[in-house]
Amino acid sequence: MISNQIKRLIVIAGPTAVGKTDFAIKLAQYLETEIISADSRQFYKELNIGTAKPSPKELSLIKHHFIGSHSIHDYYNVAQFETEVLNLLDSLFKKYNEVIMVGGSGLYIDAVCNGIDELPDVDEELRQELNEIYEEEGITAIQEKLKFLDPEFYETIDKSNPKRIIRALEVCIATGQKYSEQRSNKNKERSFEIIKVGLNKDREQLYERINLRVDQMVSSGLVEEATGLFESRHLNALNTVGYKELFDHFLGNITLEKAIEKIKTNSRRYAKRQLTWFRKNESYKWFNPNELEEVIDLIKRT
RNA sequence: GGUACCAUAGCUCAGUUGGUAGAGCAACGGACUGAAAAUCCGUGUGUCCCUGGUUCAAAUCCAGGUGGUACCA
Repeated sequence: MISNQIKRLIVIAGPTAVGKTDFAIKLAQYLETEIISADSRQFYKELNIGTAKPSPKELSLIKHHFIGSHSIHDYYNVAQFETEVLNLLDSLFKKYNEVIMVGGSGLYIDAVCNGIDELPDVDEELRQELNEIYEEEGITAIQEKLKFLDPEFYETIDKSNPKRIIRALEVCIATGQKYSEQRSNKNKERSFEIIKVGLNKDREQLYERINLRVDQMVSSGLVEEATGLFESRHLNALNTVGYKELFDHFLGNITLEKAIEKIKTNSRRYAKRQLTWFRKNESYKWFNPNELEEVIDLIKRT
């Protein structure tokens, strides 16, 4: 009976600190289902306070996936996430008609919803080589390389963004083909339907919540957590708001007070970037986090 | 109560011999397919405290008021 029904993925997205975790748990309780986290920092088992992971109590209420599922020492990327989530959904949809995916990492959500092109993973050595060229010879050096290897892509790319340029170069060099020719610009077919819910609040209220939450993180021991991770600060997983500012303080560059202030500022900016990402996607229906009933209505009607 | 100094963007402040204003931070808008809490691009948002005066023209000079700070009583 259950297996004949249409399967649906309910995506809950929105800026940091808007109240996604709590909302998703309530919705999961109503739908009697499980939650997949789409948060590129909550994957890491070593990061807890600074990533605002659901609490042990919250985790005991509803089964969560991709919370603390990986280590900061392991390489991880969006494509792996897409594969792992699709596999997981296969099994979850055998038990449930609806599954919830909640998170703030737009790229990761899109990879699950629309798919991502099959391109080679990063070759660490090649990336390092290109980074060295960038650091030693400047952005012009890598711009010129890309202009030569993939002029079409070079024309459309953000030319002052070194990470974009280096990624495109990696693909061109690793495959011997142009990056632009390997991108399909097509969404992959999914065997399930997707309902996208965006959560947002008044900007002023959101910022108050962000500021308050940072203070709470500090009282819960964020500084101590960061101290324990100081030796790992070079890892990509720790290029993260809440940690990098404290590392800067440990290095003696800024006061603790200043570091905390910067965590707040950087969190606000992160929230803004998240909103930019989600807003341009017209398939999101927007709600205030206190509108659980309205979202349930939407799910029933759709 | 008296004297001095100050009042310009959300904040801290610049502003020349009078020609309706600009820096840092904050903020705002955007881009983004294997680093994405990353990375990158763009944008001054103003009753120059108020009222009156001088002047072709006032943030700027003058008078008064209001608010603040310091010192003296």
